[in-house]
Amino acid sequence: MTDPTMLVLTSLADGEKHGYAMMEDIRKFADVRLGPGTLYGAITRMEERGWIQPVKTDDRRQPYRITGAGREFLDEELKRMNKVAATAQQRLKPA
Amino acid sequence: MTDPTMLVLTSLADGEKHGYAMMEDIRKFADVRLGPGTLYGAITRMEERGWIQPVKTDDRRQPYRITGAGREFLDEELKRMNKVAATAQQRLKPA
DNA sequence: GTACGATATTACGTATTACGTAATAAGAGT
DNA sequence: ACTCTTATTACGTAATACGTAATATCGTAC
Repeated sequence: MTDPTMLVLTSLADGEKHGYAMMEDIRKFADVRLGPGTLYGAITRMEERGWIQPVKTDDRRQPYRITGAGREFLDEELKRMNKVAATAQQRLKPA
Repeated sequence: MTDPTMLVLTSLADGEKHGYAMMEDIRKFADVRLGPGTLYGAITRMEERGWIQPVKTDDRRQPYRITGAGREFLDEELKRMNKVAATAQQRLKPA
C-alpha cells in the first residue's frame, strides 16, 4: 500500500541518504512513517538485490545511494503505478 | 510493488466482477498476473475489512462489488501514490 | 562534566501477506 | 465421453511488514 521499497528508492533518487534521513524525507513527501524494523529490513533486502549500495564513510551513520539497477527498477514500477492510477481515477469518475 | 489490494479495488471500480474476471482485467490494465493464492487471499481480507462485498448469485462464480469504504480507501491511496510518483519522477529527472 | 533530548542503528519477535502448486469442479464445445 | 477453458478452494512456505526495546553517539545547555 505504501511499499517501503518504492519509498526508499524515491527518497534516494535525489542523492545519498542514511536511514534516519530517509525516514524523515519519506514522512515529508509521502506522509508515511516507517519504523526502524520496516526501514532497515527493506534497506538490507534492497542492497542484496543491487538496487542501492552503501557509501563508504567513517561516520556512525551509513549513507546509501541508488544504483543504476535501482533507477531502472524505480522507473519501471513508476510506469506501472501511473498506469494503475490512471485506470483507477478514470474508473472512479466515469461521467 | 504491485499491491494486490490496489489492483482489485481498481478492477472493481467500474463494476462488479468475479475473481477470474479480475485476474484477466488486472493482467490487461496493469500487466500483472495474480495467481489464485494471491488473488483470493486478498479478496478474503478485503471483504473482512469492508472494502468489497460479495454479490448474491446462483452462479458458481462469486462476483464482488466495491463498497463506499473501498472507494474512499482507494481514493486516499491514489492520492498518496500520485504524490510518491510525482516526487520520484521529479527527482529522477532533475534538470 | 553530566544530564538530557535528538539522532541512528541493531536486534528481536510476531503477524501479515504474497505466491506457487495442486486439487477440485462445473460449463462449453466437439 | 473427452478435453479445454473457466473458476474456485486448499494448501504450505517464503517473504515482508511492523512494533518495541535495546544500544550508542552526538550536541548543547546547565
